[in-house]
Amino acid sequence: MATTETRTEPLSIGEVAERTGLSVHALRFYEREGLLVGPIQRTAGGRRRYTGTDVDWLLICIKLRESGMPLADLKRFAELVRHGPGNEAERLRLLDAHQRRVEAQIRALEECRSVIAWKVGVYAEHLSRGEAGGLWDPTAGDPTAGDPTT
Amino acid sequence: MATTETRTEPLSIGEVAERTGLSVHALRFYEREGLLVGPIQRTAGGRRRYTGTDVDWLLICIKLRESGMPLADLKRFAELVRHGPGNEAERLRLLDAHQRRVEAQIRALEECRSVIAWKVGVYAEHLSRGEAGGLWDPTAGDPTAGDPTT
DNA sequence: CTACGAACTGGAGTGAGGTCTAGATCAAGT
DNA sequence: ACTTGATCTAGACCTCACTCCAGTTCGTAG
Repeated sequence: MATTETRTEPLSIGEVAERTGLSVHALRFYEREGLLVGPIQRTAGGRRRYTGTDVDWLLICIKLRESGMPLADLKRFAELVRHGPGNEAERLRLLDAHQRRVEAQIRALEECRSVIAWKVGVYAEHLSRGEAGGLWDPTAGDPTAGDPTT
Repeated sequence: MATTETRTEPLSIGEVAERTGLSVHALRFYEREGLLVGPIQRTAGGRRRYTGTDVDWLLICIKLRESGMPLADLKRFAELVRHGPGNEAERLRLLDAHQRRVEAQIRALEECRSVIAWKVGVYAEHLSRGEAGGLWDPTAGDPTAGDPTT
């Protein structure tokens, strides 16, 4: 899995981009925006060196982003973690609220899926019968229409 | 449900906004962008009058948008419907492709949910034990860390 | 040393999806 | 007739989350 070889040499920005799927642009952008917990180490020449911990944090960030957490919330969460122990209750509230949003989103998507599946079914049946006839044509009505919202 | 009283008087843009949850701005925007199937009727004075069919189409649009269909695809779909019978196979392909995307999205969200749930669990346990100790603090490591991606 | 790719910075640009403004018009109530 | 509130149009503006660019520096291979 993603964290199986966490304890390796520090990685360059390009390597992290490759491993996480984020672009190097996005990685610098996230850093500028304060979405990372620790300051990223630099080489003598100023290049970033990401540790396993940095990458793990990025993987969490990616999951949170993928599930729709806005960058502002992610930033807030990073700040809390950065400021160390003592604010775990707030971190929990933040994550818990997000979890609820994700669950609501899943439910909404499932409803969308069933509406779409119904519509796909209407077209598929229509095509298998090889018949034309104003499907959802305002001038003809749709005799097969049930209730799309149920 | 949303379509229980579809056969009523035509509605003003404000009434449609109220019933669909879209803003009047968004309704005009959708029309300008060609996302609607039929041209919306107008009163002598130029105000829009939405029929039940118009509203039904909007409700479908909302479900497709909610589930992440880009406006460009929605526009394409509206064009197909507008051009009447004969292109049902393409409509089906479009919807079917979208359905797959929705399903993939649901699976991705479920994975996110489990990662978040795991993290929520870590914090909850931590708080219930009333103990501090560098949770995800780079300087301390996280002894409870399993594999966040599984 | 020279070349060349990868990385650096700050800031401008992009695309999606609306949202808002200005100024005019319409329709209903008093 | 007057006032009020909803609607009209065209077009400017906004947020979000990046993405790209210019010009420069780093570091490794030949």
